[in-house]
Amino acid sequence: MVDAERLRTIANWSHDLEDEAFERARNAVREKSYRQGATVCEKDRDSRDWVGVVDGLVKLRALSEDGKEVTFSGVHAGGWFGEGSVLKGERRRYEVVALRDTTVALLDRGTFMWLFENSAAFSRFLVGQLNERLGYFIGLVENDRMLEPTARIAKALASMMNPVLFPDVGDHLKITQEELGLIAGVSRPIANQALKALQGDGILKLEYGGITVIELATLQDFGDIGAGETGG
DNA sequence: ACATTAAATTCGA
DNA sequence: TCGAATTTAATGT
Repeated sequence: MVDAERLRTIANWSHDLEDEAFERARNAVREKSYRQGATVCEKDRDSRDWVGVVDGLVKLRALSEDGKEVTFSGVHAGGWFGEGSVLKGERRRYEVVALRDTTVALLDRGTFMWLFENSAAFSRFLVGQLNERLGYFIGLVENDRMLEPTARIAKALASMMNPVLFPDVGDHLKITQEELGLIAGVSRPIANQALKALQGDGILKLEYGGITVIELATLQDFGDIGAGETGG
């Protein structure tokens, strides 16, 4: 359990909760820290928790049956994930790995379902979250076909700048080129080249240990154009 | 893989 | 507590 101020800090969705819902959430949430490289959630196990990243960075990766692995998302501070598995009560279909030392918040399935069924505010939040998630996965299908590193980097970056999934994200992201490479599935030197190209187009600005996005819309379009041209 | 540069840390005053 | 020196981490090629 955490105190009220802490819950507001780590869980953006708690802001409009009714009093009872807020109290239940406050009592149920616990925090846990992981070292860089540690597995936060194993595939096929414990999807009884909904997970929020308080601090740090994790990547979600799916392992298909033929052993091929696909990283499909990077989640940084402010992002919550796993609502799909929790709602359906099924096993997690992906594993979660910390890319740097990370603290997560966990909300157990029982409390999650109670909030879903009894709190209008929470349900509203969830609908928005699931809608964004759906849009993201539709984009992911296109992303699969575009192998150009620049487009992959653009897509990975754009997904991490989503203001619905990451409420407090501004135009700046604290992430190294190596971490971004791990999420996009390219080597660090390739990530570096792709980022330089995007910077050259004036879409973003590179900094030491971080990136400032100048044209988010253009960044998102980058993926769409790449997918459209390769199709057919 | 290597050279360069930025940041974090240590150390001495 | 300040700043220079050293070490570590990130970037660029």
